[in-house]
Amino acid sequence: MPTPAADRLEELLAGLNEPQRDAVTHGDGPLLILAGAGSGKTRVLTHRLAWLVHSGRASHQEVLAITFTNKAAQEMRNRVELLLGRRTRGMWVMTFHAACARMLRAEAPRLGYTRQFTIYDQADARRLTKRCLEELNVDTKRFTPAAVHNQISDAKNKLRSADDVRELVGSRFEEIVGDVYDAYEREMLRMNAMDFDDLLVRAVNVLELFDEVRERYQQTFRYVLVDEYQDTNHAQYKWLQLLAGEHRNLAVVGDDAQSVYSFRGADIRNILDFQDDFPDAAVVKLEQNYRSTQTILDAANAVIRNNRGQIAKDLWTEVGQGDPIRVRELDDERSEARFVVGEVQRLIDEGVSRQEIAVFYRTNAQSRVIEDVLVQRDIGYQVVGGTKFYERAEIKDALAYLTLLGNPQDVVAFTRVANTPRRGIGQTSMSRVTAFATAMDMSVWDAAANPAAVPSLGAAAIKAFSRFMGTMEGLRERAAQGVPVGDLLEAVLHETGYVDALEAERTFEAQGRLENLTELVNTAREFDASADPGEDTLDVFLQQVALVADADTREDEGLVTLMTLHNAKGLEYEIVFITGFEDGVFPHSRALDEGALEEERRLCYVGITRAKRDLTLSYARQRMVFGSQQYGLRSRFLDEIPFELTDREQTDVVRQPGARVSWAASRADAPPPEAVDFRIGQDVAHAAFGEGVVTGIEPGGIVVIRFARDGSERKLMAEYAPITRR
DNA sequence: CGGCTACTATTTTTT
DNA sequence: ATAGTAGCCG
Repeated sequence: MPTPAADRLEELLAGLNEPQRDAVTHGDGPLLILAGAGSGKTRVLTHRLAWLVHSGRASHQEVLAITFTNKAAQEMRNRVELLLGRRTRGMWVMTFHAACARMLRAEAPRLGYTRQFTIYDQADARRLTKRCLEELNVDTKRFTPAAVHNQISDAKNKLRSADDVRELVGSRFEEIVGDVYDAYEREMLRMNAMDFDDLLVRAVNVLELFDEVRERYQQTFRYVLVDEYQDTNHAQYKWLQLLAGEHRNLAVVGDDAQSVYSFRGADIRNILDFQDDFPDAAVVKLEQNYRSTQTILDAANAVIRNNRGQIAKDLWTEVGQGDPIRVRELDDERSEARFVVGEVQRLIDEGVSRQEIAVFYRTNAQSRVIEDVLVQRDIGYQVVGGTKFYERAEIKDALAYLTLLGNPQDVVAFTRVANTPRRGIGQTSMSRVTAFATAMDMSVWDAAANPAAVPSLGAAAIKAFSRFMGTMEGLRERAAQGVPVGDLLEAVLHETGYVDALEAERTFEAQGRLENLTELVNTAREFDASADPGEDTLDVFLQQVALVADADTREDEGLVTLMTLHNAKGLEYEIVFITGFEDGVFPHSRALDEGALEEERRLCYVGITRAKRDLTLSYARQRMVFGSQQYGLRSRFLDEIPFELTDREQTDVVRQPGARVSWAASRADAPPPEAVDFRIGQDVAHAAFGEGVVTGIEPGGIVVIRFARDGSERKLMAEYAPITRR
């Protein structure tokens, strides 16, 4: 007679394939789950969580499940609750950053922070970097805050301190980075602020420095599960080692072939070397794909095979062969957009639902022309990504006001709001006050509250600061009394004149901003309703909101979805279009310069494997880039897809009857200057350099040709160079 | 101080 | 093309 518990365990395993089962029921010790695209990885993760609890190995508070996105965390939580049949409050299912922030809310005082520390997003961090650069009298044009901050961020992700950076200085730039890093760190501590990277670094610090803290968390989390392990950076890796290194109950899930975030510090070696870190690790490979047709999988497998140093995986499916992959060449990005949207329209007419269709592209800028055509044809669509809710200026302003009320040391928040809306506080006065605060080692708030004491501040500025701080003092009092966040926010927006200023604008845009603010007030009220009474609600709200990129995106049903390939990771659609398959666009020219071709190829793999049954790849011979016409070559990735998997009729050009006349004639204006026989856009072959395309013609019989082999652009004498037309 | 013009730098970005 | 910013002028 099976016990009810045994029944439930059996139920959990029902419908799982062999390797999935192995992963779910793995007992103690390290576990590496190599989950190919569409192999049911979320299923394995959630079932394993439930299995750990059901089998009595751990209570639900003793499991730590880590994801990269809030969305993934939320989905995992929901699915685990379904499996367990109850709420999972107290279960740590969250992002790296949220888990670290939560840890630090308790432990930050050990590092000299208060529990109310502010979390800076990238824009805030950049602004502070700029201030530090200016303080050090560095030319911010030659050394941009963005570039310097990227370096700092990079160092932090590798757990390298400012001193570490300074020890290895090889250029003026690196010297500046070291100096700014050092100043930046001091400023952050002084302002009681942490950026996204700090959350990870400081969490590692606290675990390394304090044995009792580390031991406590090690005992608390008896099992650690990590999703998307291929995207972890060194700090995250270290954090996991510290938490799980002792009991070694670390299960990681990932796919090295889908590592596409190295530019953000992700280190693919983490997953490749897992077995070196844990020689006794159990390894499970999930290769059966439940998403796509065999044709699509074959294409993906073929493309990724061109990368070196991958963990061998071969996706297969029981779904069947399916249709060939469609490959289309178009004249330019406009025809490409018209083609894609035309196909979308056709599919919709055939009864396909809009939400089953997605269009991917390499860069955000490519979406515009597609959107134009969708609007023209009145097809409902949504763009995923782009400007996030919490990155909008009005939202950041409102949150900066709240931040300043909770953390009067926060100079970044202060400078953001002091003159927003305009109240006659200019750059000069602002700097005088912040410099004075720094010099006197007092908070900006206190410095601004007594402007008369600030040297060389003009009478008008003194008055402006006094008025502003009068308002703020009143608000601060209410904040200190623990007024609900929603009410406080409402008061902030009205009493500071923010709403008035927007209303006075009387523009369509301002109207939208007001609506966004209303949305934010609603979010705050929802938070108030569910908050634990007695907690510092304002601080908790701000820290929580800082780690969420987007307001709950109610994914509108019935819309065609547009997004970058990066955003597509983890998603799936019946029908997928990937546009811009041109060398320079995809793979991106900058990636080519930096030798990051393999990562681009993984991105291609990600894109292809999103499609369930229908995949169309398109490229344009000519494209407007940064306002000027570029002539690209078909992406090398296209040629890595076996010919027989596609519907291409000829090796290179697919001609659609009537789709285009002659190349030169299709250019309405300004035909390229004639020289010998060559025309811009023409396919040519060179005896030594191989195949290429004419990208320019210069006086004196010189043709400019971009060659496929190495992507180089060369100027050649048309008359003498060994060039033939193709 | 604030508004205007001119110039420039443009990948991807879960947090 | 375009957005964001630096610098100049009222």
